[in-house]
Amino acid sequence: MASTVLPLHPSQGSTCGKCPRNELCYARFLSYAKSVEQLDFQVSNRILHRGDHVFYSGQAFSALYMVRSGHVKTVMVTEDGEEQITGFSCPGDSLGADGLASGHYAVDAVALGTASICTLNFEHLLRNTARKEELQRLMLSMLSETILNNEELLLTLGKLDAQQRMATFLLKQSSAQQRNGCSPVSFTLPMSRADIGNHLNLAVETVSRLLTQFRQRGLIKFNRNDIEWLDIDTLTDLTNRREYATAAPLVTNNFLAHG
Amino acid sequence: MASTVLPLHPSQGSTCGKCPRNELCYARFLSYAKSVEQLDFQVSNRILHRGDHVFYSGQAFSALYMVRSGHVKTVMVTEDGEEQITGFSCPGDSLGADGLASGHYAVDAVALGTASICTLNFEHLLRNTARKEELQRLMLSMLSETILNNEELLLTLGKLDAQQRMATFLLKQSSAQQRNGCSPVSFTLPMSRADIGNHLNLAVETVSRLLTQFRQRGLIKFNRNDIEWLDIDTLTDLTNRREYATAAPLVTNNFLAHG
DNA sequence: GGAAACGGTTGATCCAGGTCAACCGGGGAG
DNA sequence: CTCCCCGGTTGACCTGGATCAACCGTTTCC
Repeated sequence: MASTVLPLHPSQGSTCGKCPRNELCYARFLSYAKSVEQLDFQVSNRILHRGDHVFYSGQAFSALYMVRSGHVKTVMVTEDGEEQITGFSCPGDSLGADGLASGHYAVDAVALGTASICTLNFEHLLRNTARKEELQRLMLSMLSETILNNEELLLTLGKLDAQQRMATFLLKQSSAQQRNGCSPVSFTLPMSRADIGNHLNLAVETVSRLLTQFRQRGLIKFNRNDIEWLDIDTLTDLTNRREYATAAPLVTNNFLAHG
Repeated sequence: MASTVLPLHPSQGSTCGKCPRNELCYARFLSYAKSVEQLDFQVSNRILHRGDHVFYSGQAFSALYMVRSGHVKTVMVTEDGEEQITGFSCPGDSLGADGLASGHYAVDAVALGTASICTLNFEHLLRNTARKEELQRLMLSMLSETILNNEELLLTLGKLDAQQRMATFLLKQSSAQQRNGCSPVSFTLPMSRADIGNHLNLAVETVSRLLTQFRQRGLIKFNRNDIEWLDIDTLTDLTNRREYATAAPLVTNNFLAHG
């Protein structure tokens, strides 16, 4: 569990103003502030590697976290040790809000690979006097986004079948990449098939079959976890519940018949 | 859509100090404030009836809401009109936080029966100067609770089978009743079988069968939606993943054989 | 009062996706 | 270099719960 604290200048605020990723981190919140500088507050940063924990389930709440680079999964665990991945976080996403009310984090947050994580000490945030209202709105907005994400996931898991979930997932990864300034049709999936399956409530085998199916249909190209191309339009069609099965050549069944 | 605004005394804060349910509303947040009076702020109240909306999906965000009495369901809708109930709210629960980040509510909030709903104007909340920090913590805590609830629901839906979900749901309703000062073993389910099924990702028929099964096993007594008795201990056992099928007489299959 | 609509229950059947099993290829350790 | 392990893929089979269908009691509305 490697941890590095970047040099800070407490009296001058944090290093956020100079962070090369600050637009990613704050882009969605800038409507609440005139400039990034107004949001400066004490922040420390550390580098994690694959499997390292940002925080543990049950650990005392002390800070909110932002992903500066890399990817993180949040995992909730049942009494008997069964794991459920409640979300994947990418640069600009916040972590840890679920621990605020109870005083203890409710999930494990685990790095999927090398990741840079910013720690926002919660008491510092609350006591920050400059631009207090902007900060307040920022925090509320961060939590609100988390709520929205979870509700959308509930909708996805509740109303979509395996194929639709997989298409939805790929598109979500794609737009996350795009938001971070990368290509939306060429990127690397940071998580394993098992993680995807766990997150989408599907067996690993189903995930694998669907990816293969999508490839055979020409909707994606990939090698291992490297997505090389992705037919966003058709995948978007797939995420909508069918019924109009005539309109698009979905060929739900026996699509392999004349492969 | 009946709506009543209770008399307010803006200059003196709201009516919360005199609200007979304020303990329910704030009990979980009192660690953040010395007394309920410190949390007073402008609040209006209205009475809704079965099917009335607290707010609509897509409607511009302007306020957070608290359930003073009655019950509310939050429903997210897919593009093609499919509905997913993301949660049920009872007295003391907050509503509307998912609209804060985007500026538009993401779900429909619909009264399950007659309900009294308090409206907390968001800009008023932010501009409230007395006890600003307590209010800030209160709001963050409210949002954090919502996040936690959704994550627990994701775990329930992702890792538990139909029977376990149903047991979990009944216990959750039971403890919600208890929290509101009512009997945890004798209460009325405010929602239909269809709503329960939608919420738990189960067919109505499955919900009905499981309730009947529980009754036949002597775990609950009910008539229509009136729960008259509920074996909390055994139901709690049921919520845990089995495997130790020998320890408890779960009799998962053919339990009807010698009924 | 009758009928129609609605919520709930129960039985019979079906299927999407889980489970089990075999296999494959790459990468790390010795 | 070889071996082993792990993540991924593919095939065959199985099952939990959905779907379809019939029916019943209540409520609501002519």
